[in-house]
Amino acid sequence: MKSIKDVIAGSLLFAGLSEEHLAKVVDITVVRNIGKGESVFFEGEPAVGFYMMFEGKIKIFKTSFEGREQILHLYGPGEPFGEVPVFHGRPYPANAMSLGKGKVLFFPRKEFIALVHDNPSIALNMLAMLSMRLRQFATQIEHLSLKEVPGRLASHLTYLYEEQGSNEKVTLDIPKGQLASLLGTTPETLSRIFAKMSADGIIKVSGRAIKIVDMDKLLDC
Amino acid sequence: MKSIKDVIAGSLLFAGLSEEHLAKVVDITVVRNIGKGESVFFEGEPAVGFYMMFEGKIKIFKTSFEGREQILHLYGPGEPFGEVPVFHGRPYPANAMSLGKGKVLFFPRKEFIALVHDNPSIALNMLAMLSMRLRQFATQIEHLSLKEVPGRLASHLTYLYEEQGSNEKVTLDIPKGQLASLLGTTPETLSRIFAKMSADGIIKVSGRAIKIVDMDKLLDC
DNA sequence: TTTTTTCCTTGATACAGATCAATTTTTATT
DNA sequence: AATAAAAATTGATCTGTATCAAGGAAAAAA
Repeated sequence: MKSIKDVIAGSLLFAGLSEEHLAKVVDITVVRNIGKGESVFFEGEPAVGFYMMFEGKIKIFKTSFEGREQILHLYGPGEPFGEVPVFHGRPYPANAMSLGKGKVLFFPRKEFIALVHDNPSIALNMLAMLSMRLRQFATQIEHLSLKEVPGRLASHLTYLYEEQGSNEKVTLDIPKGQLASLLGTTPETLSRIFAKMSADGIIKVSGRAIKIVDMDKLLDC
Repeated sequence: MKSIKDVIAGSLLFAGLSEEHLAKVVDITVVRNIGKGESVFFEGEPAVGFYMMFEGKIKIFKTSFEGREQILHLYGPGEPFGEVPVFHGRPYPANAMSLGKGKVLFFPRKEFIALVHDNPSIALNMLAMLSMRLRQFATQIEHLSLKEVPGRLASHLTYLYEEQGSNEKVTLDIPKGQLASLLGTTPETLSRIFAKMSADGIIKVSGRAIKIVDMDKLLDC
C-alpha cells in the first residue's frame, strides 16, 4: 500500500521536488475517506482548496435540469482535481463524486499558494497540468460536436488500448452507464452501439472486457 | 489607435508588470499582419511560441473529416492564444484563423519562458488565465451535451446582454454562420431557431441586432 | 445460497437537428 | 450603380439518438 508521500511524490504536480519541500507538502495535506457515491464537492460551492486522488476513482461532472449527467473528467491516484478555483477565486465549476470507496488528499488554498511562492517549479508543473486538461477538453468538445456516438466510443476504446498496452483486449475501468455519461450519451444508446459493433465483427464484448477484432474498422467509425 | 505596449499592458496576462518588465516583454514581441480568413497556425503544427490578439478577431477551431467546423474560442485584442503548447511542448491542439483584417503579436517560446523565470507573477497570471479557460470549456461541454440548440443560443444571447450592458438590445459580433459553428450547430438550424424565437415573441431580429423582448421566456429555452 | 439491488439490454416510438437544394438578401468589388 | 460574391433564409426529407417501458443479467447484501 502506498503512503501519502509516495502518491504525492509520484504525482506530476509535485514532480521534481526536493525531500525538504515534499515534507512541507505532506505537512499541509489532509486525508479524507470517501464512500461509494459520496460527493467531495458540488458545483457552485465556494472553494477553500483543492484535492488529489489518493485511492479510488472520482468523476467530475455536470448535471442538467432534467437530471442527465455529463462526465468531464475521471481521475485516479496522484491526479489533482478542483484546482481551477484556486487560481481565480470563484466557486467549483462542477461536481465531484466518488465512484467507489476511496481516499482523497486535501490541500488548503492558502497554504498551497504559500508553497507555490517558495517553489516556482510547482507553478510550472501546474501550468503543464492545466495545459494538458485544456487539450483534453478541446478534444472532448470536438468529439461531442463533430463525431457521432460510435466514433466517440471508438476513440475511447483506442485510447484504452494504447493505455493498457496488452494484446487486443481492453478492459473498461468504469460501469457502462458511466461510460455513456462520459461519451455524452445514454446507457441505452451505448448498449445498442456495443451490440452493433459486435454484430459487425468489430469488437467482442463480454462484460467489461472488450476484444478488438478489427482495428481498421474501429478506426473507421 | 493603441500601441503594442498599450495592448500588452492592458492584457490580463501581463497585468501588474513594472515598466521595466513591460519593456522587456515589448522587446521580444513580433507583430504580424493578417488578412481576412488567413490562418495563424494549424492543428498539429509544432509550436514555437504563442500569440496575442492586437487588432481584430480570431477564431480557434477544430474541423471534422467532412469539413464541419466547431469553434472553441473567439479572441479579441489583448487576449492570448496558442499558449497551451508552450507549457508541455506538444503541437497546437487546434486551428487559428482570422475573422477579418487584423494584427497579432507573437511571443517566441524560449524568450517568454525566460521572462516567466524573471517574473513569477506572469506564471500566476497565466494560471488564472488557463483556469478561466478550463471553466469556459466545462460550460461549453455542458451546453453541447445537456442543452439543445435553443438553450445554447439563449445562453449566448444573455451572455452578450451582460457583456454589452445597454438596454435590451444586443449586437452579434460575428456572422451568424460563425455563431452556428460556435454553438455546435449548422447555419440552417440556427436560422430556423432565430425565426422560431421571433415568432414566439421572445426576440426581434434585424440583421445582427437582436432585441430581447421577453427575457423570462428566453431563459426558459 | 437466497434475496435484493443495481446494472445492462432490447423493443417501440418520437423528435431534434443534419443534409440537400433552391432562393433571397446582404455585402463586397469593379 | 452595376456586378459579383458571400451570407442567410426557407422548404422537404432523412437519420441518429433520446425517451419510455419492460425484461434479464450480474453484483452485492443478507
